[in-house]
Amino acid sequence: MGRMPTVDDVAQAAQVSRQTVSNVINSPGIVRETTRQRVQEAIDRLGYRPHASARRLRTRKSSTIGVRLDPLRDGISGAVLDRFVHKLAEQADARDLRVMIFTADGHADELAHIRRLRDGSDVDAFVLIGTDHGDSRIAWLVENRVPFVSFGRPWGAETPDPHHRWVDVDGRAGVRDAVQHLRAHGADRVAWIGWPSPSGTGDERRAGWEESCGLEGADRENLAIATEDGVTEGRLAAAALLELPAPPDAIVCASDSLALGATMAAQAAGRAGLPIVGFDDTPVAAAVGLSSIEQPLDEVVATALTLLFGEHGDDVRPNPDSDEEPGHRLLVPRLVERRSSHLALDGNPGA
Amino acid sequence: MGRMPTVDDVAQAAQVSRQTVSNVINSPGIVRETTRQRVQEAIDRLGYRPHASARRLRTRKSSTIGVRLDPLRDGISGAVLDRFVHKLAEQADARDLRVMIFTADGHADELAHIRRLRDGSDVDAFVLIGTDHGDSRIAWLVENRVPFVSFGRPWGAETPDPHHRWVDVDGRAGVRDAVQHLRAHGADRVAWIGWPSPSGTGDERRAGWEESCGLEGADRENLAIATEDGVTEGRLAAAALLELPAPPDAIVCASDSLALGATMAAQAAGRAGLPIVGFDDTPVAAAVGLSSIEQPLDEVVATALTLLFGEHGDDVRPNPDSDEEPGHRLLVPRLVERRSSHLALDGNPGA
DNA sequence: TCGTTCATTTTGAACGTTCGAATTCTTCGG
DNA sequence: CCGAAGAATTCGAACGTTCAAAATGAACGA
Repeated sequence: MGRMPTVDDVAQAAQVSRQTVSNVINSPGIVRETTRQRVQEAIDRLGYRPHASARRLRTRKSSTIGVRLDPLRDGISGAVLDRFVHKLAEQADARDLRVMIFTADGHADELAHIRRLRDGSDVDAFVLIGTDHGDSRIAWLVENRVPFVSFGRPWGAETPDPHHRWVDVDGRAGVRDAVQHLRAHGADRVAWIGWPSPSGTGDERRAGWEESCGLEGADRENLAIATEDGVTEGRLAAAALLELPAPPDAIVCASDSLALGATMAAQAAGRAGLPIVGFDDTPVAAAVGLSSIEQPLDEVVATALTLLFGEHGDDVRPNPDSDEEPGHRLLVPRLVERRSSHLALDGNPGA
Repeated sequence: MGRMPTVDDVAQAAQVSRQTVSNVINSPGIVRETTRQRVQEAIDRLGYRPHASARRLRTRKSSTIGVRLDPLRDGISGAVLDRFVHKLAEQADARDLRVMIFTADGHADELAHIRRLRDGSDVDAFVLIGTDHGDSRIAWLVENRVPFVSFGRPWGAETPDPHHRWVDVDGRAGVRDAVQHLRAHGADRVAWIGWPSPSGTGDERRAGWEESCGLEGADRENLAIATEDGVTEGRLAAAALLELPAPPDAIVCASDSLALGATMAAQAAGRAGLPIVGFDDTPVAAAVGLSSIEQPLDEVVATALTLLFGEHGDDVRPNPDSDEEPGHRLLVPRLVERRSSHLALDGNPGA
């Protein structure tokens, strides 16, 4: 196997010029049909593939997006982000985009990586997974005109930044739906296990519970627990709830990890039928028959790519200058019902 | 912000030639110290970064490795591969390598992707995650001289292919250790829940159980169950085991998913203290206090990169021609003990 | 002072592609 | 059969880097 054929080799083989070969590949419309076929045949015969780096050098775009892989977490909740990355790779491929991954230690380090990848023209645009309260990365990216989109709202910004494109899922609505569903099926005292404030996502989800739980005063205080994410934490929190004088008759959790823990606690407390709803609809939830609120990841990814590249192309759009077009979108999650959400209520004995 | 500075801009600013700037970056040793400093200062001042594509075009290497993201699985077992990818990104970064990901539908599609990435000089080398019995990809990659390394042995090849570099973890030894550990702590009847044959990894792990369980005849038959991977499957299998006339007093599973299911079954059967050992030591195992056999992923990744790039550099070595150097390595896993493996035996009541 | 050797720096070309302008080929009305 | 307009193709240059070879400078012994 010698060296790869170049555009010149093809040109020679097809008796045309370099540029015509290039045209056949990039704008087939402008070349005469008979010529196009002849060239195409030569391409196939020689097995020619454009050299990506040469093309990028010339066109000054890499058709590559960069994503930082989050630090490993729980392994349950983390799975959402892994699924996100997976789907990103899938949909990027459909647009002829490549995906480059990297890891980083904290925001500063992440920006350093982004800078390197960007300055080297390795990557055209970035996808930020998750946003913090007053996220320092956003300002920097906008400032440095690095095209990006985030999966996550700009929490805590008074004035929405028109340069910042984002997609997010309306966790509040999702939780609200779940609570209402449980109450419609007879639950009176729906408890909440969530994360400590301040947490953009966490506070939002909790708000969904607050506005729909129909509880007041002491009940409202007692039936909400904030804890770090994790199976163990969920177990402990649920155990505490179940020991209350007036225990809950259903629990909604901010994550599947917490919900899995809660399920274990319920079983241990002899209340295997307690309806429990998780969040993210991870495969684990499906496996153990846990109801969960599903984020429409396919749509999230599709929207992110559309915001970055427009409806179809692979040309990066710079961060928007004004707010003519809405540079963001809030998607609605969906409750996936499984045994856990109506075990006790519909008289269905636990496993 | 105008265009990025080029090597020429730096050269002009530092009053030297293009090439000297290049040397400062690539072989600082050969340029006089005073000059080096002057150039370096100019680089810093202008914020110059080499244009990756230009460099790649010239040097004919991309310093990028490609990995296919496996189809989404269980979410528990899948987490291992996600962790693998994560660590790959980390260690690649340390060597100044980039990681490009892609997804594919089946082996043929994967090879098509590999071909595209490779022919376009987007990617220098590939990492295969997981290998099948008589994996069709390996022959193709060797045939087409695509540098690669696999995380997984060449199952079922009579003659080891000297062109094929691989790393793998000795699952048989891991399971053997776990069984011996359980027996040393008093277990007599250690059961096995694994995957249906033929499965390279699965058969190997089962072999570890067979050679150390100390069971014979009917016991040996009855105490081993083969089932697809998954929490539900593990639950059912364990439930069946526990209903045997002579039930096991410990269970070793081929995955954490199975083990999680087994744990649930044990609790449901009122045998919460039954020692259960999983495989892969996923975060879920840690979260629910499940003992598990841990694959040394850091070492796996480090070895894979070393096989591909040598001890330190970022120059891809072609697939080896002969078998002078051992182009593969088998690493030893480690049993991580948690409550689940000695709950019943050491008289420690379950949670 | 001169040639020699080694260290350091510079020069010209090349990597494979696409852009922009220029050229040639077709077609068609008069 | 000519000229013009449009379609199709070609040509020269450029993208930013590094390689290979050539040129320059410094150091040293004779």
